[in-house]
Amino acid sequence: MYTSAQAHKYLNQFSIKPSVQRTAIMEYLLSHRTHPTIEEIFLALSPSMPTLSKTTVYNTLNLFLENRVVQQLVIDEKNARFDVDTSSHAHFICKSCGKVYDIFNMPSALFEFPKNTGFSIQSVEISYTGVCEHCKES
Amino acid sequence: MYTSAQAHKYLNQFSIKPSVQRTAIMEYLLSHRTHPTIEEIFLALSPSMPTLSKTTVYNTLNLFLENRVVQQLVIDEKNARFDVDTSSHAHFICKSCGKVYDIFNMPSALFEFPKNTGFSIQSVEISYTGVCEHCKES
DNA sequence: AATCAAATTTATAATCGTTGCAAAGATATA
DNA sequence: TATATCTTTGCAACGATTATAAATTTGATT
Repeated sequence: MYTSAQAHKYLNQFSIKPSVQRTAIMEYLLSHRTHPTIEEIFLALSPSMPTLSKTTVYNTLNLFLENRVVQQLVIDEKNARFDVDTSSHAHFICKSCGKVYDIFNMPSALFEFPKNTGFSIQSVEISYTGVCEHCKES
Repeated sequence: MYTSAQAHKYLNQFSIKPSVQRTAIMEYLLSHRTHPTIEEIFLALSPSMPTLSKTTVYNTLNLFLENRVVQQLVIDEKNARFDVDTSSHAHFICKSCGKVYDIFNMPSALFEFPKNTGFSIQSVEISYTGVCEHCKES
């Protein structure tokens, strides 16, 4: 779990002015590495921040994206998902419950960009789909 | 380019009743391997099939998905994209023009599923993002 | 502390891709 | 031809996201 002071510092590193809302959202992202959707972030913070607007959550995440504070995952057809961990790792989405899991410890070769494609490649995303352990049982 | 007779045969292989609309859509997909969106398919077929409904295109693509005739790409945040080539290959999306390109000839190891994850993995998607040659120039 | 400009947040409306639904049309079988 | 089933169609509804403009907060200046 992260404190709001830590979130504050984190934003400073990216030269983002740490408003109350931005700091709360940053703290949430640092503390909940579940690749949350906008809706999930909004619902989690609303109780303790009743005036928070969903538009602010959208605006803030777009600001974070522009400044490379977070990474947007394009693994879920329904919603945008966000990840504070911008290092090379893969993801798995469960078709049954919709949860997105990290898969670490993949060979680093997987994340290298192919050569001589003619494209200027800037990022890779490796996404697995299937059923998670919990959903398999039920 | 494929003929409607070939599209007809193709659908038969998947035990899908080849209506006029389904055959036309199948023929389009076989002939245009550009990972088209629903909109693109609809706009392409509309002129020669004025009664075609966009809902039919949606219904048909969902039918094709259920029967594994096509693969849905989750590389484009904006629209669903479809690929008749269901073999293992990677994709590249240009942030500038939005076009989705195939990247073939990737080492097959890239498409192997990681072991001991606890998940029942059923598919992988490898997506690169950047700028294509054509957009780099302009 | 009061003022003022700029930045940020907010609520609401608008947009757009997708799905739900019920009616109309087509197809196949008896 | 009659009937049941499948397919297509048009329109309404939905949900995620963005646009917009007003309200609020912040920070600097006096």
